[in-house]
Amino acid sequence: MNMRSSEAQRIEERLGRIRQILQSRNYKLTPQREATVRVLLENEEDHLSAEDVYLLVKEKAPEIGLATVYRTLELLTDLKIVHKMNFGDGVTRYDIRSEDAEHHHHHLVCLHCGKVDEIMEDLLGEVEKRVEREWGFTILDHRLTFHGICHRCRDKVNPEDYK
Amino acid sequence: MNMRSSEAQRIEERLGRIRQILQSRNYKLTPQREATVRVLLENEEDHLSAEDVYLLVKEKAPEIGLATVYRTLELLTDLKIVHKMNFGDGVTRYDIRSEDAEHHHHHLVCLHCGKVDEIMEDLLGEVEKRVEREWGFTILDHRLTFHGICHRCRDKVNPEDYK
DNA sequence: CTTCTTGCAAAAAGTTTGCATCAGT
DNA sequence: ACTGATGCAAACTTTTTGCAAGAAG
Repeated sequence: MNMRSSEAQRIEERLGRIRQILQSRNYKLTPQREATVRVLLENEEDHLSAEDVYLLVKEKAPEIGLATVYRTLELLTDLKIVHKMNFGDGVTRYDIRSEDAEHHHHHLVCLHCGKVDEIMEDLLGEVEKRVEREWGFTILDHRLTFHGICHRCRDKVNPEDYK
Repeated sequence: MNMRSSEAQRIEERLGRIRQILQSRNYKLTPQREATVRVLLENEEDHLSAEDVYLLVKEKAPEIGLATVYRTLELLTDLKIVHKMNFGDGVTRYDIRSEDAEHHHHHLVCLHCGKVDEIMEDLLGEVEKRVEREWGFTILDHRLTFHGICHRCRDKVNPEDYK
């Protein structure tokens, strides 16, 4: 994998900060946990299932068990380091959170190729204000996913077939 | 349950139209399927899991099997009569679709009491236009869920505890 | 030592499938 | 009789848990 050094460096920095979060809560960044976090950082763009993470971690640390991956992902979720999400296939997917707490993101799920793209911009500012005001609901988080046909598949398929 | 006759009548009407959809595709509205659809119509406001549906159907038709409920829900999903959705707990939930195809709805999941409220208004018109234009994505469906504290629980809890 | 963490295997939870049987043409 | 639909049980998938053993202060 061709990774620019600035990219590798960025990963080390984030790993360091994550180590600190764990330590400040009296958790250790064990080799298994470190390998898991590295996989998540190296695949920030993707939305990996627990099984995906397990297989990738196994390449670096073959002795790890699936249960440990689950336990680690749960721990990281509790610490708000990763996001747990569902796209409607029966699998839970995990995503390392951006460090910028306000940096919401949304998903574009292509029904043809299955790829999931992200929108890193927050599109919901106005909508949230309305919901808080008109429904009396205090918003702590949101999930916005569009299902449709991505720009890559646009010319290949007829959207009607996916309705 | 105190149900106004207009409500009961509305259910019969919708059931009739659903029967027609099934028949036009050569499926039968068997007693089991009818009981399942009735449960969904009578609980339109809720978001029932397969198990929930099963237990409710059992009250009317005790001989039904869980597998039949799953098969019926899958059939209804294929026919776009129900919506299949996930809120992040490990359970798939089902929701009968409004007959008005344009009638989108969104969800408000309360992290304190667990209740899921619906917003029947479409809040995403403008947002969708932007996504189609700026990301070249053809939108066929969307899922918008807010997680937070509902108006009923607002005074009972501190939202910070759920961050 | 004491506490946290791990791997393994077993269990649990949710869903799907195979198959013999049943119901409605 | 033929076809589709059902009930039951078994299989399968994903996730969680119990527990004895291991690592780290």
